[in-house]
Amino acid sequence: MSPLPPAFYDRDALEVARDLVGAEVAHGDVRLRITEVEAYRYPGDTANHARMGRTKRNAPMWGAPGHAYVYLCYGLHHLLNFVTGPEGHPAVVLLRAAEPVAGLELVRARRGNLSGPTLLTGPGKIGQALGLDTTHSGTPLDGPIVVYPRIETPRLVVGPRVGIDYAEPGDRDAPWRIALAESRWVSHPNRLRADPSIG
DNA sequence: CACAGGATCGTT
DNA sequence: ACGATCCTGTGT
Repeated sequence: MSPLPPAFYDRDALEVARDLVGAEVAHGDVRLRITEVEAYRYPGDTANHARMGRTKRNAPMWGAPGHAYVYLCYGLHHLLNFVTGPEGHPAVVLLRAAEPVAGLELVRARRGNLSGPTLLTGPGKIGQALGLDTTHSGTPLDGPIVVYPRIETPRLVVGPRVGIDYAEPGDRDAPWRIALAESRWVSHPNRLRADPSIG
């Protein structure tokens, strides 16, 4: 199976987000199935890190699609994003939850030998499980971080994004968090509802 | 140089 | 509900 090509990411972040649920991300011996993501769009999204303009930290967001944007959150957690849209368009998809596919022993060692969904339900846990840090920011998604396409189209659930109370109400409430329906490997599952674009 | 504020997590 | 923990961005 070959990695998703840059053209996959060269679309609106919300479309890319929907197509990333069920895909797999790998780094080293660890491979995870993506179960939950969030889209940070542009322009006009007041939750987006790009809202304050280009800085040294968020510069990869302005780069070519199909690259990683990794940043340190609260001084503790490394959050993994994928850059979307054409070059110069700072929109991304944040990975929020996953389930293990390979490298479970290493994941458990990195995550304190936990088991079950608490192992990987949360964006900080993804970065920790994959062994990421800010040196991975700006690297292309054909290595060392690699993303593989999903096989089947899954049922999705949607809801507002998490932890963005600073954003304007319209952006706070936008259902731009996308998750795998009926999966236990999802953060804040009670805040998700059926995907309105189905049926 | 000083300060305030995080796209979180785990415990209380 | 709260503290950890530190980098980033801004202002002086």
